[in-house]
Parts: sequence; structure tokens; C-alpha cells
Amino acid sequence: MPELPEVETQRRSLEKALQKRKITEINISTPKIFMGGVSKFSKNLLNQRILKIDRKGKFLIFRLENEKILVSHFRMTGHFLLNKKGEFDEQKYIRARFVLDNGWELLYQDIRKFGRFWIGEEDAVLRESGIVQLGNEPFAQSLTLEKFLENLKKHKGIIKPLLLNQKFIAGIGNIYADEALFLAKIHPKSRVENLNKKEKTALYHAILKVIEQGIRNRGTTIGEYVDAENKQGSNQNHLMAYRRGNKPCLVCGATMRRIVVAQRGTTFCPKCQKLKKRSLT
DNA sequence: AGCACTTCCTGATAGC
DNA sequence: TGCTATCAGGAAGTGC
Repeated sequence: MPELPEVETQRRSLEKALQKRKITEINISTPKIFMGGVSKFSKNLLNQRILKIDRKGKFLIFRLENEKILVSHFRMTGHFLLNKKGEFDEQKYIRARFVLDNGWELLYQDIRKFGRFWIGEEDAVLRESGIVQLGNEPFAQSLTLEKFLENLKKHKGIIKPLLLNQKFIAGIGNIYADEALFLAKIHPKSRVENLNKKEKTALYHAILKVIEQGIRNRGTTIGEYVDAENKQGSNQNHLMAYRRGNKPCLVCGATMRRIVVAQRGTTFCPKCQKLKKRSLT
């Protein structure tokens, strides 16, 4: 599922291909994905050039000539495909098609239709999409170790759902949450208030490491994720925890366990990631 | 505030 | 082979 590294991988190839391109035609086959109605998209997007593409957490932000913004969120199975020479004409589950002034097409493919688009004035779209509520990016200048520790102190409860909470930190999903907790040797059901400073510090560095590695490997492809050229990422070959239930821990050899935390499948090593009841420091 | 549960959606997989 | 049930999960909504 697309998390920060997958969305960033898409952003990089899209920005290269779409910068200064004008959208000349829009064809939407699944209107429910387009918040505010299809006509709002035609009105704000037709004959506009794309100036820049930013990313905030798992959201992409397309900045347009008319100072409006187009925002997309892939949720579970969404992604864009750059249809340069008709090579993706036969792809299934295309929910929208944006024709560009150089003859290329930007396709939005999404099996489960969970993805969402917003368009309009920047302030309104940032609010409606939920982008304003996002927490820091893992690589934000302002998210120093000290700031991360301070943010953790504001919360109580189980650590894994907090990592998945986009208001706490933006961009982490189920894959990178399991990976970061494994690297930091923290049990996914540990309570934040029971973690000591050493563990919290390890978690900070683990988050940066797994996200950086995910981007470097152009994303994790499990199921359907591909980049805008329909190419798979390679980070699935480097995962140490996610979906490795009943497999040997790559650090200690113990059998990895699969449990459910926050309604999500969660894999951890019972030997490396012990559940502590109370902080020792 | 935290946490569980439900909803959306459809391909993949398991069981018979 | 073919049917049916279950699972996967990001994020919003509901309710305690």
C-alpha cells in the first residue's frame, strides 16, 4: 500500500514528466473518488499547466497555473501511470484519464476505489483533505530528536497506532510501522508512556532509516504498487518484519509472530521486541 | 484523549 | 472445477 516512500517515488517521476504540461482533456469514470463533483475538476483543471508537484505525508499536491491546487491520496491501491505512447491503454481499473498538451496521458489506476481527489483554492483544499492536520514529515527540519521526544510525551497509549496516526507523524503506514518498531526493538503493543529515552531515541532513528531506505529502493511492491512507469519497487526484498509471520527473525532466528494491533496485521519478533510493562528509567 | 468497531472496495486465497 | 467465506488495510465516522 502506498506510504511515504511509494508516494514520493510517484512524485519524482510525475514532476519530471508533468512540469509545465497543460491538461487539455479530463475523463473521469469513477466520480465518487472526486470530491465536490466532476464538474469542479473540469472547471479548475482544464487548460491549466502543472507548475510543481509537492508531497505532504501520503498526499500529492499539484500546483496549477491558476493558483488552485489538485490533491490526491492513493489510500490502498491507487497510483498514477504515465501513458506516453499508449502502452497502458489496455490497463484495467483506470478511474480517470488526464490528457496532456504533448499527447501523453496521466492515468489514475485504483482497484479498490479508496483513493480521493480534491481541487480548488489552496486553503480550502488543505482543510478539506486533512492536510492541515498532518504531523511532521519524518525528514522535516523541525522534527529533531528533541522535538520527536517532546511530541511523544504528549501521548499515552499503544505505540503502533500512534505511528499510524497521521496527525502525530505524516507518511507512515503498516509496512514502515512494523519495520521501524522491529529495528528499534520495540514491541508493537508497548505503551508510549512505558518507553525509556533510549527506546524512543532508537525509534526516531529507525523511522528515518526505514523511510529513507524505502525511498532509495523506489518503494515496496507487495500486491499492486508500481511507479508511474508501471515498474515495481525493490524494498520488499529488504523488509525485516512486515508480513514475515512464522518466518525466522533475521536478527536472532526466533520465529516471528503475527498479531492484530489497531485492526491491522502486525508482525514482530517475540525475542527482539519484548513487551515491557513499565519504564526502567 | 484513547480505543474499538464499522464502512468503503475488490482481488487473492483458503476451504469444501 | 467452482462456489463461498474470509482477509488485506488508510482513514473517516461513531460510540463509549
